[in-house]
Amino acid sequence: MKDQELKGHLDLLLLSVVAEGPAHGYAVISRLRERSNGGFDLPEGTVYPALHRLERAGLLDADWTTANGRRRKTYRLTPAGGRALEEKRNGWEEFTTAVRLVIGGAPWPATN
Amino acid sequence: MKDQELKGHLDLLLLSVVAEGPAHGYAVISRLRERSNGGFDLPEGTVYPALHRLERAGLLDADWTTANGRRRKTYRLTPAGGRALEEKRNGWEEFTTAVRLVIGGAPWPATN
DNA sequence: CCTTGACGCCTAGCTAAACATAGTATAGCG
DNA sequence: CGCTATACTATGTTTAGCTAGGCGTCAAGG
Repeated sequence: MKDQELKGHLDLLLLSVVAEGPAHGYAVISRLRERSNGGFDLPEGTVYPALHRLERAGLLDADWTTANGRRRKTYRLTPAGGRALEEKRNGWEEFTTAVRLVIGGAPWPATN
Repeated sequence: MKDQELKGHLDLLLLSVVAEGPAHGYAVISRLRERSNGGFDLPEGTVYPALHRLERAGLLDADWTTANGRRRKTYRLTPAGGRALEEKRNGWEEFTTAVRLVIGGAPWPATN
């Protein structure tokens, strides 16, 4: 997926992944990689700050647990997070629809 | 489309619109608005610098004309621009596929 | 006549957000 | 003991869209 630009869509991905079930940051990264068949292999420096942002925004909440001597911060979707997820999915649909309208209206290079 | 994040996808839209036929900046904005049914109503400060960037990158080239006493800079797709468009369309498909895999895997709020 | 609004172009600077980098720490394997 | 995987954090840097302003033409309305 090269230097894929997912700006503005990362929150949707993170909320979706956490909606699957509570997860800590590292697990979020793994799930994202698995679900997307390797398409999204996001660096920690991208995911952790984003999770903090979502937590501060009240869309996620978290608690600390310890497993195998390793402390983990497990995130859970809040009700507000659920609503936000729904909105972001709608926004995603609108966005992709609009893009398809634009790129679909142009002749395809192969068709020229 | 609110504060829609189209970061990283703007070039695809612009190249698509210019691929429809040569257009000057203002017309690009109008076309984008029309094709997307108002979904994309981009400010000039977004579009003009982006067109300059694409021109510098050799994906578009332009010439000045005058119509009704108004000067316009008309952009045209270069061969490299055509290839770039094709690549970006493929990139878009991969990207949306990956996103769908991720968000499709999560339970929908309405389904919970 | 003169303001308003559509047309048509431009750029300096702000900002948000993804990313790079580096540091901390445990567990387990060779 | 070094290395990798796990797991989190803080502090940059960069990119790219947007804000906000400026310049100029032309037609229509008050």
